[in-house]
Amino acid sequence: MSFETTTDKVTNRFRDDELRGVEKCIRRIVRANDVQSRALAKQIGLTAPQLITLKAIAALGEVTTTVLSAHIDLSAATVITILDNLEARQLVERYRSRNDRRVVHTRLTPEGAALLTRAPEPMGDAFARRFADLSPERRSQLILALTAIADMMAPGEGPPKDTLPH
Amino acid sequence: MSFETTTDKVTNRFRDDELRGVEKCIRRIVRANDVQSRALAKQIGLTAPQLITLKAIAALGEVTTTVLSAHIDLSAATVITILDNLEARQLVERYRSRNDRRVVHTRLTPEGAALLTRAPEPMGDAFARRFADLSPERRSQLILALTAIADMMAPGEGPPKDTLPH
DNA sequence: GTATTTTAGTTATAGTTATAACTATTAGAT
DNA sequence: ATCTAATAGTTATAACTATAACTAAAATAC
Repeated sequence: MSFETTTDKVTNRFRDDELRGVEKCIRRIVRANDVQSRALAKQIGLTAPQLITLKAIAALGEVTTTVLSAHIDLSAATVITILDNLEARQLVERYRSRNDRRVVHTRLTPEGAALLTRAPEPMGDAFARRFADLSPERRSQLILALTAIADMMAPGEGPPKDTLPH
Repeated sequence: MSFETTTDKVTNRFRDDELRGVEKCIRRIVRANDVQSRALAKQIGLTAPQLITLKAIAALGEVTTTVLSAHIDLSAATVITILDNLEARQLVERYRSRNDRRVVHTRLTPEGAALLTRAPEPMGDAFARRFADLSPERRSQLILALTAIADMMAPGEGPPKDTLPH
């Protein structure tokens, strides 16, 4: 039934092992992410996604839910859950646009801005330190590799697109 | 108050941008992972962690919960939730060890084994194809990079340890 | 040999997340 | 002008996950 040569089989097995290796790394990364987020929540009362959202709002200014969602790579529904939470703690404010009453803008409150000044890194200060200690070449190498993996896992949502209006 | 030179500031800003880039990749990866897992659940009725667990049991034979937990990088509590689910569907069986009645072994049922023969890749067949299409050099480059990131994010649980009994 | 500590597993709990279904509003077509 | 389609946001739902507290069993100390 199979017309594979021995070499094919060996090659396939290698590739399979490699795929298992990738899977394992991804699961370690996902879990580390989760654990770090919980540690962050204990430390400052915000989980990683919450902190990332707050930082994104600080960076983007008065921002709509959809734009925010695209920027931080969370579904709109998730962003709303997070914003509900942040608003309840008065770290952000929301209001409907007067031009288009479907859209909702979010902005930082003074409390939110103040919290950001004393917030640690979302991925953890330890990770940030380790990463900063790498050589510039190594850092960009890792970022390129991560980006390539992310692009392969979530195609289409990847880079800024090379087929934009020209 | 600050004794940073202009060059320091520029360097720090670069590093900060890089860190944001890493964060963004990680979030894209985590989300793609989640989305893929849900797609898998629709396709074969098992989420990615469930399928990975099943595959690990197939690979390891009769395996204890703790060993399984370490192998697939999920907390023991999570593994138990998954095993409860798989056992309820009769894909695996569990039984207590006779030697040590604390430990519980898990093994595949024929149904579980049968399901595995027609199961797709946990990370998605599309990803597996894209990855397999890369050059061998590129593949190992990416794996090395992912491993490095995982090690930085979850230190101590990393590689097999170079300080084992010699 | 009994008491303490360690180990394996389990349960309870609380939080994050995405999908799907829904509402409200605006833009577009005829 | 009205009817349809698209867009922004929201809500309901269901699943996964880790931590913490707990039980049971075995190993170790004295």
